[in-house]
Amino acid sequence: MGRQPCCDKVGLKRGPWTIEEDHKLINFILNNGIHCWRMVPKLAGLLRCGKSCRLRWINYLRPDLKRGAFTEMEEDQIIQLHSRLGNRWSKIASHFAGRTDNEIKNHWNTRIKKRLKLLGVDPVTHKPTTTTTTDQKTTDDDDDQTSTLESNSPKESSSVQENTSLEIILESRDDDMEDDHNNTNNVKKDIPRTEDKVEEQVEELISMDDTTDLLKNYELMMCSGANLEFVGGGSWNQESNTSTTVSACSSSFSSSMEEISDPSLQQWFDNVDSILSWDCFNQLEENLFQLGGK
DNA sequence: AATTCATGCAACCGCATCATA
DNA sequence: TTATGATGCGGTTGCATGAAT
Repeated sequence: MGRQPCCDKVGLKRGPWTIEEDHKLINFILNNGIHCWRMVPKLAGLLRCGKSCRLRWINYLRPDLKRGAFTEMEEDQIIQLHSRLGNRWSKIASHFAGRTDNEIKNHWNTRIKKRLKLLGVDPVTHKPTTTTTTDQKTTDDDDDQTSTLESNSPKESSSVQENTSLEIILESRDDDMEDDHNNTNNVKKDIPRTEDKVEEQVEELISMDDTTDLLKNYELMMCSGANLEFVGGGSWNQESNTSTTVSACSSSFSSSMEEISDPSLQQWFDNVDSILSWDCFNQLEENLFQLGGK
């Protein structure tokens, strides 16, 4: 027998999340961590599918989210990674601390694609597009008229510098990048992704950078947050739960609070505060650090 | 000022893969 | 081993907002 279904979708709420819902989800995860998304909405008192809760947490509420505009350096890195990995957004996102696959995907579709087209680069193949009209169909059906036409627009002159940097990026790719690229773009559906495992392992090793540290810190925080409760009225209380597990977590919490990349934690509070305008999260910060000092 | 259009982003959907009974 | 559910991922949609007319 298999497991129970994720959720019956009858009576579940959809659409944008309310502040109260965010509040419940954050409160629940801080108290309990993440074990089974299927149970999260039930236990947190949310009329949402577990999948929806997961998405909301990962894309919006996670404490290690960076948010804010992408820097040019980040954009260049995305382009470079995309040329190697194709539309494997989660893989690309794994190279960026605090960026989600959804965020990168959106940014690619709304900004970078256009930027590349302006520069005369096909965003799919990462090869220069021919300046004359081409019978080669660009894979972008909706606005493929922009790539060749706009490359002659006045904007072109202003993008010379950008173009140069892009060329450097593209030229810096390995010689075998083209094969690599052809694979990644063509295999997307045809070849099982497990065949890329070796490459992925290498990628993972390479990406064992501050992202990893951040996540480790975050795990510590999630663990340590097990005895926090949002009690409403703009304050967070520490529960009197002193079970072994929680105590263990708390001890690691105390010792790790200073290690927990303060900037990331601080950033989360700042972000959530700015996003939700919750005065209570300012209190949370204070309480967290009070706990850390105990 | 009102309307239309374009853009960006959060959220949903469906599929693939992994995990479990 | 097989069937089924959970999770993760990428593609797509729909809404909110700002710009243009």
